[in-house]
Amino acid sequence: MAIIAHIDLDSFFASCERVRNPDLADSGVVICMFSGRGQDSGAVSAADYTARDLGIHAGMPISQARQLASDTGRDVAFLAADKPFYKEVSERVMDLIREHVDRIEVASIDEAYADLSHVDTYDAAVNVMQRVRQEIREQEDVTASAGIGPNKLVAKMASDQDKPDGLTTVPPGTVSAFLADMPVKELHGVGPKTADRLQELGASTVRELRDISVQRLVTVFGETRGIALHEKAQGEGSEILEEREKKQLSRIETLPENTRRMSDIRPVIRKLSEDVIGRVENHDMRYKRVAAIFVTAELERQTRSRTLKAPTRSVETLFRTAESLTTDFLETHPDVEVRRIGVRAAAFDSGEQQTLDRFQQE
DNA sequence: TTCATGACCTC
DNA sequence: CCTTGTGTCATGAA
Repeated sequence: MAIIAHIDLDSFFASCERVRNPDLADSGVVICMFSGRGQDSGAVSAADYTARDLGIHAGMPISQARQLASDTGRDVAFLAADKPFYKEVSERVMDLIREHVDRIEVASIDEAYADLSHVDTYDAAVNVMQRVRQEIREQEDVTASAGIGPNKLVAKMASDQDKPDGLTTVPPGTVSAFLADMPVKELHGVGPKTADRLQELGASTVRELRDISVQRLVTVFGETRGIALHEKAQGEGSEILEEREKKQLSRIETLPENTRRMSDIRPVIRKLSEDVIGRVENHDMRYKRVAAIFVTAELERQTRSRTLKAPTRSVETLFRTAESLTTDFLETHPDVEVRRIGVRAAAFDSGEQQTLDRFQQE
C-alpha cells in the first residue's frame, strides 16, 4: 500500500518576509493585498501565528486587522504581498523535496504531496520526512509541517494536526479512529455550505457522515459530490498527480473607484489581458474561451463568456473579447457600477494542435 | 454535446 | 468606508 506525505510550509508568506528582513523576528507579520483605494483598503492574504493569536486571519479586511493589532498594542508589521518572491522560494523548496522522493504533486505555492512508496515502512517514511523538513529549515530558513498516511486525504489531515513545525503519522490501521471524531468541515473540500447541509442530515463528524448511505448523499449532493463525500468519510483519497493541466487562467483587480465608464475600465482590461497571455504563453497553450468577470459595487460576482471559433494565443483577441463582453454587460445592466474587473482565458488546446487549427481556419 | 453561469472552496 | 485572488465543478439551457 502506498505511503503518502503532505508537506505544508508554515505561514509561508510571512516566513518568506522574515527571511529577507531579520528585523521582523520579534514582531507579528501580516501579508496584505492592498486594493489601492484609500490607506488600508484590501484584504489579509496571510498572517503568522503571532498575528493569528490576535484574531487576524486570511480574508479579513486590512483595516479590521490593524484595529485588532492596535487594540493589543503588539508589534505587528503589515506588508504588501510579493508573490514573485514567494514563488522563487517555493520553487527551491519543491525542488529540494523532489530530491528525496519519487514523485511529488505541487498542490499550491506552499503545499505538496509526496509519494513515499519507495520506502516500505512508516518508520522509514518518518525518517525521510524529518530529513526533508530539516533541509527546508537549513536551506531556506522556513519551517514545514508534515503528515504521513496511506493517501492524500489522510496525509493532508494529518499535517493539520500539529502546526506549526510538526509531523503526524497516521498508518493505515489507525485511519478510521483518526477520522471518526473529526468535524466534517475539516475534510478537504467540505466548506461551510456543505457542512451546514450535512448537519441538517445529522452529520457533524466523520463518524456520523460514515453512517449516511451513498445513495442518500447522491440524492442530496448529486452524483459526483455525493460519491466523493462518501469516499472521504471512509478515508479514501485520490491519486498523486505530478502535473495536472491548467483548465483556466485568470486575473482580477479592484478598480480605483466604482465606475461604469469604459475609459476607466479599458486600460485595466488591457493590463489584465497582457498578464493572462503571459501565463498562457508560459504554458505553451492556446485558449478558445474568454470570460470577463465583474464584481459589482454590491460585491456580487458575475461572469460573461464567449467561445472563439478557433484557438489562439493573441493578446488582442483576449483584450477585445473581454472589452466587448464588458460593454455588453454594461448595456444590459444600466444600473450597476463595477468595483472589480477580471479577464479569464479557458478551454485550452496544447500547442501541438497549432498546424491543424491553422489549416482549418484558412 | 457545447455553452454559459453560478456555487463552492481555499487562502 | 466596505474583501483578494485563483480555480474546479454542477447544472440548466440551447
